Amino acid sequence: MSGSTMQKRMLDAMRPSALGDEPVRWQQRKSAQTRLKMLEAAVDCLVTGGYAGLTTAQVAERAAVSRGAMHHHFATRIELVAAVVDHIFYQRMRLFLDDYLGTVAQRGDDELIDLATQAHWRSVQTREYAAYVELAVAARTDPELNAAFEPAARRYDEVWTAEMIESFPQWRDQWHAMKLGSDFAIAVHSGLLLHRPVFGQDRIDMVLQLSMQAIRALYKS
Amino acid sequence: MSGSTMQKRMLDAMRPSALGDEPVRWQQRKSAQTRLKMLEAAVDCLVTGGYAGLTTAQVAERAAVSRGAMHHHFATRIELVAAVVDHIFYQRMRLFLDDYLGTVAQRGDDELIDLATQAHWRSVQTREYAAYVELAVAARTDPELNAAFEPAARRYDEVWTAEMIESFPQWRDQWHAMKLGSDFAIAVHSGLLLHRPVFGQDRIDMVLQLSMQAIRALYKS
DNA sequence: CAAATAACCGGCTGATCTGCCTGTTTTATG
DNA sequence: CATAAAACAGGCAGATCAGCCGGTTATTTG
Repeated sequence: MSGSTMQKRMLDAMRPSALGDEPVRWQQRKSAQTRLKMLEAAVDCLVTGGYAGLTTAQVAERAAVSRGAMHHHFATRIELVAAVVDHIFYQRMRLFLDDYLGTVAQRGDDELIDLATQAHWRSVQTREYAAYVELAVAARTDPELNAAFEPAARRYDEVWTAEMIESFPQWRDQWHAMKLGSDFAIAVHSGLLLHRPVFGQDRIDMVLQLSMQAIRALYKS
Repeated sequence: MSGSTMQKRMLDAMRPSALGDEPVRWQQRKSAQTRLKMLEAAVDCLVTGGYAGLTTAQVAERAAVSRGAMHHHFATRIELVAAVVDHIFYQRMRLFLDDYLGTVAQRGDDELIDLATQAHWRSVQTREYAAYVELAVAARTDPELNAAFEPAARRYDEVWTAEMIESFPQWRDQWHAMKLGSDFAIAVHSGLLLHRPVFGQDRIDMVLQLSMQAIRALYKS
């Protein structure tokens, strides 16, 4: 299976419904462009000010659009937030695939698990993941946000799992172990991110090394 | 070394400065009581509404205290937040020690690492840890909060490390491995907490089991 | 007991955020 | 070319929050 088909399949599964087809009309293209500008501005807000800093005024200012245009595309704040949630999950998937498939193309096919794990660690250090953490934490105490977040998170998890089984046929008979390794890496990496300011780089690296050993041990048995 | 001295030593190191001595005057006792009531109300706010839900009005209402009294004890919001930070770290330490020392007293002394790891997993499922996560995440994007949070987090980490070396003399010569195991458990447990809504209990338990194996392996070598 | 001090009360102000509303410009359509 | 529709602009009202302040009650102290 080529990388590009894997990439296309996963991204299609996570693509926000608004980005279904390439628009041809000028207004539609302009509209989608403005929409994207506001979503990127919203991510900026999340990264620099957290979920509380994601205000309609801030987004409009960062995106350099009027509050009227803002209201035209997103009538309410929660409508914008829901679009941001989909956007973030889509970008997370896209960035990871770009990185992972890039490194796999350069290196051999024999150390795919290590490469995937390392790519995942890089992916949690992006601004998109920082925005994801803000949304994930805020969703725990904001029912409205959670109504948009949890379904998207589950869909992301399902696409991730299905693709893992599809992409590593050589381990299909032990996909339970593969899934466990993935869950394990996700937990360790996000936990390390949270404690990074206190742990510092050296202790982070030690934990990463220990985690990699535990993951490798999963596939030897 | 007895458990009670360990408990006293760690709690003293983390005790907020305001709680230095037992007050004797009735006003001072009343003042400390009101103060504590507000801090607990603030934790409630954090748990139910996140850092953004920690407003002076909400705290006053939940604590059944007038906004005037609020302002008398904490002139500004950030002053309250700083007190909450210290309170949370102190409570985290206290709750963990209560749990851990309780289980150690019942069980034998030969499986201390397992017991400590399990106690830590229980500790991250408390409302105090939920409040801690809110503060830790908000501190990443709020400089004022971070100015109060990061020093407290470092102090907590230092007390934790020092006590670990002190409490397990039998492994003193390999305290690097012990520290690594602790960091590892902290990262895995907090990461699992973040992804719990998506993972579900079964996958959580599998990752916990895998983590425990990795930690045990650290002490066998 | 009287003065001083600490704890407590609730209203006011300015800033900010959301949602809504009326126009204006630009593009599409018959 | 005229009409409709979409994209965009910015002001207004209601709600909320942080900080501040004058006044009240309870406790301590000499």
